Amino acid sequence: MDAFFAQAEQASKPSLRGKAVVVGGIGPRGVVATASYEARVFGVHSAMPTAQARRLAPHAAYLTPRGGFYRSISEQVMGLLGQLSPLVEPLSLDEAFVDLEAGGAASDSTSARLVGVRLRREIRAVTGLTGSVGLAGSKMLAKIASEQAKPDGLVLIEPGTERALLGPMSVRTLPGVGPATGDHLRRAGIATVDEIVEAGEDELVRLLGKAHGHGVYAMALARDDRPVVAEREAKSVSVEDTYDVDIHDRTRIGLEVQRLAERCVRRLRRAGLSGRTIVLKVRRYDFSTLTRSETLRGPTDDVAVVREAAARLLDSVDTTGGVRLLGVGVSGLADYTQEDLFAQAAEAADAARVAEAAETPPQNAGGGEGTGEDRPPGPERAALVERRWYPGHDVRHAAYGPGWVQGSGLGRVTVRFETPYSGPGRVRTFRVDDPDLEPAEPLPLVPAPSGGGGAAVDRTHA
DNA sequence: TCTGGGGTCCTGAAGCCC
DNA sequence: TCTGGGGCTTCAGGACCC
Repeated sequence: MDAFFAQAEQASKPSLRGKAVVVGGIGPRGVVATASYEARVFGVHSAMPTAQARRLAPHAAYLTPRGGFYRSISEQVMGLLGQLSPLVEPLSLDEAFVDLEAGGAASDSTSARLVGVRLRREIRAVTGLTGSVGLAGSKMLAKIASEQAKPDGLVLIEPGTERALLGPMSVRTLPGVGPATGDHLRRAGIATVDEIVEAGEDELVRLLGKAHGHGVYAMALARDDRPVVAEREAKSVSVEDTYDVDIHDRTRIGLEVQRLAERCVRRLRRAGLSGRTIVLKVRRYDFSTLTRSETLRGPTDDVAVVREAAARLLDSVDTTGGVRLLGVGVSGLADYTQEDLFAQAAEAADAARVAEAAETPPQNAGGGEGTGEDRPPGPERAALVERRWYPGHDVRHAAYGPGWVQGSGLGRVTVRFETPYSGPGRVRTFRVDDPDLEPAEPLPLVPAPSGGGGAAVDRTHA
């Protein structure tokens, strides 16, 4: 999809169409997730600190991401891709590789192009958004083609033309060459893909190490036989928070780690997983990052176990000077737990112990180890927290109908009343605790009756 | 006022076992 | 009994990606 989040916001908010829109973290330490093409003109791009973006484009609309909304659009697009082939490899919400050959959807350039054209039309019809398609014989080249196709286009790389196309491009074009590797190569006098080829494989391995060197050299020769892999299994689950202000208080740091551990386990359980290795991540005041990990004897999805491990790991970290970020993760994933194994062992023991025990109640009835579902966050918290209005999020007013939060502060919230199907709407301001105003679900970008639904976009590689 | 959040993969050091 | 080395695992950090 082209500038996915920003495009989705423009589609649902008529007053923002054709305007600079920046979606991302709004806080003092936020970064840009996506900038609309209108905002990019001012030099705003993803991963840029939002504060810097505000300096470059002070008049742009700054919105917080609506994850669920984007996800629903993404599902629609992925559904369309699934009709082309059983081999669809999502890279993110807005991007996926599709193996057209595996699906029998295309066998040569001509048929592939037709599929691409039709797909773009369908994405548009179902989601109301534009996506770009890159067609090529490998994942790397399809990706490059899709970059060239953006926005709202289709590019096909003809077999036999790959090397000539790649040669003059920057080394940064190649997957796996980021800022650090790019700098490294540049210092060695290598700036283009052609220069990688000239340097030779041995030199690349010397510069970048074995795995990376061989890999980058192969990519430079346009050799990429990585298969399209459907449904990858997750290897880790983690949550992290960056704080608006560094935390110094050790007690508070401990409490935050506990909270993160709970959130992480909730996610773990929702995915039906458990894990063996607990990881604590700490980013200090000076942005230096360290991780500490501990591997248990078996996988767990027990909040108490993860919480305790995280607390132990925190004990080994010096936080004087303050921390800006804390994170808790679990890796070494499995779909059973240590507790399951104990349960199995106990069952086996029971079975062997053919004897009596007719109706003895379980000893550890209070344990709550078993099938415990996701514990929702304390209800007391929901009740106490005052309502927060996030810029860009959907609301409904009893009298004025659906709209979205344009901004809030000083006890007021400003709402623009418009929908994806209306013209630009009017703005009104309310008190933040106005009982007539409430959060609402996003409206689909394409009206439901026509068989559509929400909206979605994805950059699609084939 | 720099620098999010969720991931993956690789490397190197260190410890352990054989 | 000592030493060396291969192979495996764990841990920490870094690079990269969207």
